[in-house]
Amino acid sequence: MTERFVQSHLPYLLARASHALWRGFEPQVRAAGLSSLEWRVLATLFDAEPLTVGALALEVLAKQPTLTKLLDRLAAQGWLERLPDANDARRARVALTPVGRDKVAPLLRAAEIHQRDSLQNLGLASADELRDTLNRLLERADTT
Amino acid sequence: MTERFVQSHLPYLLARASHALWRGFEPQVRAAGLSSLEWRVLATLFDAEPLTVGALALEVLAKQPTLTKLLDRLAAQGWLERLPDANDARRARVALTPVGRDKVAPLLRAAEIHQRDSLQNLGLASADELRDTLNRLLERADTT
DNA sequence: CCTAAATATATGAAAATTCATGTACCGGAT
DNA sequence: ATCCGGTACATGAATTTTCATATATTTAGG
Repeated sequence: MTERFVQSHLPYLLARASHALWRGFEPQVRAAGLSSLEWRVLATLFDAEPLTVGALALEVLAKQPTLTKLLDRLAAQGWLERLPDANDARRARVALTPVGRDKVAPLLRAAEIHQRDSLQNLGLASADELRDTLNRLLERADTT
Repeated sequence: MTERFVQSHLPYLLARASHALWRGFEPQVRAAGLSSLEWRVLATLFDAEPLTVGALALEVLAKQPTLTKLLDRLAAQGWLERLPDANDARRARVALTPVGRDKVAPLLRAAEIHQRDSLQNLGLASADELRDTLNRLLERADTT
């Protein structure tokens, strides 16, 4: 039996796996009125130093102009703000507001619970190992 | 040291890993004048029976109306066509044209080469193992 | 059969994304 | 100090995606 492209091509396979897990959690994010990118942005900012727009775009896998406009919308909701950078007036430092933190905090807890539940379908050993493999892959890819 | 959300949350981690690998291959796809979704559609059709629009949407992780319009564009380029389904007049069977096959074939070869190259950065054992884990994860997720 | 609910795809208006480019600022060389 | 190439973010127009819904067809029940 010949293996199909979609089963052997890693970027695709990873995207499908991501999507499969996401499907189960998405309803809770949508219920909170957030898109998947908005969720990634807020979740990323939750436990990070205030990030520049460019750095944030890289983290959340978005193009810079896409992110700029999304930040406008999230700022209009009062969930985040752009702070001036001390050393460089071109940069903006994006940070959650207290309201924004309150908005994401319950979702982060829900995400953790959902993940625990999902992973019972695999066996925890392979889940930890999977995370390790992926983090290793990312380190390599970032420096290449 | 507390682990950041983006490093522990699997759907996100998988998306980032997918993106990291994709980044290296994307230029070749763009050079061929294709978007990432167009590439997934053509690559999926290459070694599949003619698929219905709905089934294809699931495979390529797109919403159905998104795919309908994308298929219109790809069909206008002469790369694929909608064939009538023998048993159900509501369905369309989407298949590559010979021109479409010629269009993707070199990209599929390039993808394989790119993947081989990328994986040298990890060690082949963990790559096979990674694929297996992901395929297992997908089987589970699809039936849950 | 005939109707009603369900399914598959298409469509139109609204929203988000993207590309190309603009503006503001930084840093080094003269 | 000034110019100049490069960097960071914003913006406008064009494209793509999305949501809600329409259309066409099938299926199940009475």
